[in-house]
Amino acid sequence: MAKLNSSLSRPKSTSPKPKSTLPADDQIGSGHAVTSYDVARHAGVSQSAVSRCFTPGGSVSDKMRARIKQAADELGYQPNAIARMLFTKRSNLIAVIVANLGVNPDFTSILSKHLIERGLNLLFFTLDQEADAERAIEQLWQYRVDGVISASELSEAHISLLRERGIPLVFINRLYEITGANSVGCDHAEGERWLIDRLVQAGHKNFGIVAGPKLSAVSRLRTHAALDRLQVLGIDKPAIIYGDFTYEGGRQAMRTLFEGKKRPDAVVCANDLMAIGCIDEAREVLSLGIPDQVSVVGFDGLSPGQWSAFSLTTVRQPMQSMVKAAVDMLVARIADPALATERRVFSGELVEGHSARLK
Amino acid sequence: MAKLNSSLSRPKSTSPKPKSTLPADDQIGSGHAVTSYDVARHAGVSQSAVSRCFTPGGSVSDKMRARIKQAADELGYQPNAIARMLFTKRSNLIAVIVANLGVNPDFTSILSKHLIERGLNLLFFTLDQEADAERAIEQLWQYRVDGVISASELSEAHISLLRERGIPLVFINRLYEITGANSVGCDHAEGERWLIDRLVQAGHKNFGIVAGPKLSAVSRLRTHAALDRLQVLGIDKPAIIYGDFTYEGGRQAMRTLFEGKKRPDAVVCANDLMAIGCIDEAREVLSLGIPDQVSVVGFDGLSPGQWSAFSLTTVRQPMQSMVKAAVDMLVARIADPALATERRVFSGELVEGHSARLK
DNA sequence: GATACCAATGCATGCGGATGCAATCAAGCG
DNA sequence: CGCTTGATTGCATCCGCATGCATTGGTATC
Repeated sequence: MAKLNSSLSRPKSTSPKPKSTLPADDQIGSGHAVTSYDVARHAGVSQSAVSRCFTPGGSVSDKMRARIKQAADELGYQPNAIARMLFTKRSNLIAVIVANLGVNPDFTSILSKHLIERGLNLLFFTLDQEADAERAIEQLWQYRVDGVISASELSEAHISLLRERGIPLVFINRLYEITGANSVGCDHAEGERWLIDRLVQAGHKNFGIVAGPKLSAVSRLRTHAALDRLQVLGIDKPAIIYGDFTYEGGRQAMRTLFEGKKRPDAVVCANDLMAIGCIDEAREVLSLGIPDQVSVVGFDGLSPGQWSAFSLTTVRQPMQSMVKAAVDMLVARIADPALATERRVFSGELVEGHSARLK
Repeated sequence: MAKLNSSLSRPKSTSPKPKSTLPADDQIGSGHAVTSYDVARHAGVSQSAVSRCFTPGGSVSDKMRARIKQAADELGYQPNAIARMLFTKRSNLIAVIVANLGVNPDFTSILSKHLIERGLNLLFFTLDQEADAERAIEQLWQYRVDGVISASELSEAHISLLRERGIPLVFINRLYEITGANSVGCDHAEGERWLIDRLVQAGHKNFGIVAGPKLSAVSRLRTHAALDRLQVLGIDKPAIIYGDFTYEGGRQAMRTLFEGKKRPDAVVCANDLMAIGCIDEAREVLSLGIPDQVSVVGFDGLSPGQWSAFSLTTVRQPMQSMVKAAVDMLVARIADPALATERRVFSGELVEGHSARLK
């Protein structure tokens, strides 16, 4: 027992007062956080035993495990993840970066759920301006996150930096041709072709396109696909308005489209939010019947779009699958950083609402 | 110089090979994370100098600071927050707990912004079931978060636990009469009275109430306030339907309300999402004009409610102010844990949309 | 010019847990 | 019954940084 006790004061080289450094066993929970040493003393075992007891795969006998668990419960001990991280260099933290706008609101909670299932925690960063990216990268490095999931664009410099530092990175709906920039996404082009095909089949001839911001890659993919398809089908080059992915932006775009002399009979929006804006503007201000006088389609599968007020025809992105895939990819790369950069593309699902005349 | 070099190998008791333990100065960035020791060696100073250089208020001369900064830049050094936390016992991490439903979608990003301003980071937890709360509490303790902001209910046991452990806690829109359960909220009762008063003034006589889940405190506050006010104004006791705060729940509630013989001329919903559901159901299925045949009001100030398709009459919660106040309170309590438990209540803002006949 | 004083710097140590290694113990085996 | 073997357990050490303390050098004071 003497041996045990001596082993429990941290191995200090010179300890002039050998007893008083150890707080009495009974004064527990009084502010001072419970450490594995406290548990060890309480259970009459070594600190390493306690550590092993809380480490998956640790070599501990059942008897000892029971004893330690009990002592731990009595003291309310929880291992200090910070200290563990310092040694193991694994934080179980995943940085999640989202830009402020245009994100599916469910995204975060879906992601959170998938990460929890894997025993990972979510360090959350919102990007507003470019400077925020700088800060986020800095912070996530300081916290030694195990990986990054980004639903926002990052500069190539930042991507390279993460790669150099060995932090796996998966993008959601952003495509980069850079080593290390893994991604999952929706097949925007395919979905857009579906929409265009159906609209053209139904006899629409004059198209208007409401794109997203010129810099948005997602917008470009969707818009280009739509334009290409229209060209293939021999439809006149449509008018293009650049919006900002917001409801208000959609309304403005609609207004602008109908200022021209050639009024469209089909409006193709780069996302649902703008499509909803278009519908509202059409009904409220332009007094146009949807879909009788003009068809409106979006892209995303946002839940408000499916409310009967809009019943939006759109392409739903398989968010669940995408997020799950992203987490899978990330976890795989945390386990084996040598895995090649990969892109996974999921087909969307055509949602035939009543906002477009499809026959 | 010899003195310096010797000080830079960690003070190991027995170091048989004094040179080879120090990686050469030139092999940088090769996987091995850069530490303050690396920077120190590169700059020819002690590790503590490096540490002081990166610690606000550290005593370092300008010359040395410059030299160290340069060395740090050259090596790409970033202090390891993990190690720092271990020593300082401050993680700069704030746990944010949100329940899955009924949260204002902007909430997270607003919160994120305010935390960033304070140099804090956001550890995110989504609660689905009761078991998730258990896990969240466990995790946030393990990560030694500095504080907790919860937009979800927590059990009294959990609240007490956090208090015992000295982790400040602020609720958003949840009220508890428990020491340590600080909260910011909206004055639900006041807002609800505004709505009722206006509706009654406009001559509404038959009210229907669409409440939230029976267990929801927010729903209770809003619903009770509405009922009380109706009673005060001498209006007949309205029918009450319990919904689940969702769009679909609102539609069902509306359907149920209009199955009865006494059809309401005003429907008061415990949140905007259900109010939107009511409106859609009224228009699509019940063929009722809003607000001509029935008035619908909500509560929250959700942005979709303000789309012209709904133009919801509602009370907008001052989310920005609330979140800012929550962060302020939390930060204050991190600085001084002895501060008394506090509740801050903000008035909402009446939004007079077109979903209700107000005169 | 000697003493007092302050700023800058280095040294040693600790934060709490994980793990290589050695020591121990028990069971198994011939 | 002695030795081998494997499973437990304890010991010492390290993870990377922050800080109390001692030391140094330089400046101010009279």
